[in-house]
Amino acid sequence: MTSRRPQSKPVPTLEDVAERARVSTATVSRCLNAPQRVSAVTRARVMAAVQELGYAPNFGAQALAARRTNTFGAIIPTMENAIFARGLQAFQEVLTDEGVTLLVASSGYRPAAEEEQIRSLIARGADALLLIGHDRTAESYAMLERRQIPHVVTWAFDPDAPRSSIGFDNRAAMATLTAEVLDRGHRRIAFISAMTNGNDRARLRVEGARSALAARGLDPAAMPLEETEYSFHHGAAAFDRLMRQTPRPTAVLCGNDVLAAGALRQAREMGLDVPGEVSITGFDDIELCEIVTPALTTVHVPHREMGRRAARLLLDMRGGDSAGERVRLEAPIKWRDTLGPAPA
Amino acid sequence: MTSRRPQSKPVPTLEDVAERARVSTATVSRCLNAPQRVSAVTRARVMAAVQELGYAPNFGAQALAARRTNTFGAIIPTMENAIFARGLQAFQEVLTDEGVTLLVASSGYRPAAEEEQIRSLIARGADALLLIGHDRTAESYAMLERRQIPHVVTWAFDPDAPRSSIGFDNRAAMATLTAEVLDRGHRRIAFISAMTNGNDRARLRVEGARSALAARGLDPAAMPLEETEYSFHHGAAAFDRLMRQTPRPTAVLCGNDVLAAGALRQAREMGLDVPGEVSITGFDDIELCEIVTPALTTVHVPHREMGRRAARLLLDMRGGDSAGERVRLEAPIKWRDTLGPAPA
DNA sequence: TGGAGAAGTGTAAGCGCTTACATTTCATCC
DNA sequence: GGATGAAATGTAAGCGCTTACACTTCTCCA
Repeated sequence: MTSRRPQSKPVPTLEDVAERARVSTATVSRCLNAPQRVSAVTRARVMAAVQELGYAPNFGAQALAARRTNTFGAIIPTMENAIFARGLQAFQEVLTDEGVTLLVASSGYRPAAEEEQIRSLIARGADALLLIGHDRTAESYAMLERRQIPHVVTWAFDPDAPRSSIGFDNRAAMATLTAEVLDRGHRRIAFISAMTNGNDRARLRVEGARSALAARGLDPAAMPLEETEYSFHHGAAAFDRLMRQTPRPTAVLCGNDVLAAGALRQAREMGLDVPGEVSITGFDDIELCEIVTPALTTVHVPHREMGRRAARLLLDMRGGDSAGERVRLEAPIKWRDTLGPAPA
Repeated sequence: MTSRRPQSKPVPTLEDVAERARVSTATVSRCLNAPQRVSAVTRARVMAAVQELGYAPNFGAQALAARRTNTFGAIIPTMENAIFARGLQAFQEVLTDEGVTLLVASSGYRPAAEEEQIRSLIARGADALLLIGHDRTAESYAMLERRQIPHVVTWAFDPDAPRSSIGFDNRAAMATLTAEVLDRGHRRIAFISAMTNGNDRARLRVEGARSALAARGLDPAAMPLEETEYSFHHGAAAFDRLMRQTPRPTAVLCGNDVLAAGALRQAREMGLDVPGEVSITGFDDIELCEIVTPALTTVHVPHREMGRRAARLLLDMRGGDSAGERVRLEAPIKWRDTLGPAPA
């Protein structure tokens, strides 16, 4: 699968501009990159030629010659859901202010695909990379190391991981929420999780719930667990399966808000009162939480702050002003209306 | 804002690999791009060197020398909402199958920013571009023309526009929906629109509603119109303003589902029964429609088909197998529960 | 066994830019 | 008016790759 750009209207090059403006290519280059170093008259002539020809620099050639791209990359698991959107938006805002272009790729939660994307972004000269979570192939990290590409892991915090990250403790957050659920008298607690394979956030959230159960002397292995794909409908289906069990769970913890919204919908479908007959909780605190009825009690993830700080950190690392750092942000419970006391 | 890659661990080049494998750079290049043209023993040696060095080709240099990138670009107005996600996903799936990488940029609904993104993607050597809607600067189109970059406009269909597009008729779809609303006896109809500046889809949807009113002898200018930003909360606020009017509208048409979800929420807040006291409709048919209560009656946009077909068209255009085409997809009404008869 | 053709490999010329360094131009001052 | 240095501009050497073309080995058959 290769192709050539049609040759009919040749793309103008620096040389074409130079010729038309009757200057050298060096002068044109300076006009574009350091205008103050060129006299006003020459500059005007060059700019006119640029306009007339519709010249735009060839990025590859530019990167090759200048060894810099002013481009950062971000690889997110999916664009389908809004989870990463807000954080990425904040990330991009900071970069735009600094004149850096952001390239976004999505891996579909597949580590192999992600490795390929990392390779591709590095080859494209990305100066730095934003990553989600710690789970990825060893080769991915090896590439990053070899090339010395500044990178930061977000949406997760692991003090033991040997790399920069700006995130929150998924396990602790879910443990805290679970403890609150237990405090309200619930004992039959079930969990709907996203696929945990290659997804440390999902895995840690499950672990968090289990550890909270264990801390109260309950058997973590007895907690019914549905692991399912990331969608509203899958969440509903999983909830349905869970509620067919006897005895029925009185609280269903969900690994993320989308699954929780699905569960909520299914509860309504089944005529179950939330939180009267069954409590449901989410994780992420995306806009969706306020849209559903009743509004979803969830764990608030500091999306925007995470995005902003990741951008600044990467900018500093690129500039040599930072060797990287590890920041643990808070992910507090966001109280709304879907968690109530266990039914009598 | 410039920087250099730290020089401590120099990035391996083709030449380093060649040296290590004791062959010429040409052979290494062939190993990577046309393995069958190299003997098995040599290939093994080269591949081993590639591994050991962690070599990855420099994209810029490659593009420069080969004049091809196998990269398509897409510029969407926003990533914040899910409207474009599904279509883009389908687009990407087709491209991935064909070995093409997708670069996504978002313009924040600002034509100037979009022009910049187009320039950037072209400079990066994008072989083809996916665009949303027809509204953009003349310079944007001029660049595309000059460089002969295959491009296709989606999410809109305009038979008169001089370019390829795969979309649907925003105006006609909204007119059809409005006619249905009128058929149910509604006469006091209001509209909540997204900002129409630089957004032809939004503008055409408003026009569609007005034309349906005019077709029934009603005064289109009398229709209350709230133009607001694209968010759930803005939708709620706009609905609130609309409902303070006397007499109150009995139906509120929304330019998209997110605004409609906001309206719906505000209606609940105000204790208004939907669709008993007021009907609300959306546009786009994103997942959200089934999440809200009651489920939203809306216009179904064929996201995935649009994405898939756009990908195929662009692939064909790049390969010279197509000079482009104009396809009008259907955008039928999706009946759910928020549109009812006008209250007596 | 020699020679033709295929297969494998090397040589070197760019691709379009940036930038160190060399050169020219020009204002300024004595 | 000529010397002086700053400002403006030009020259040319790469950046890391692909590929046309040339060259060297094989293979195989008459």
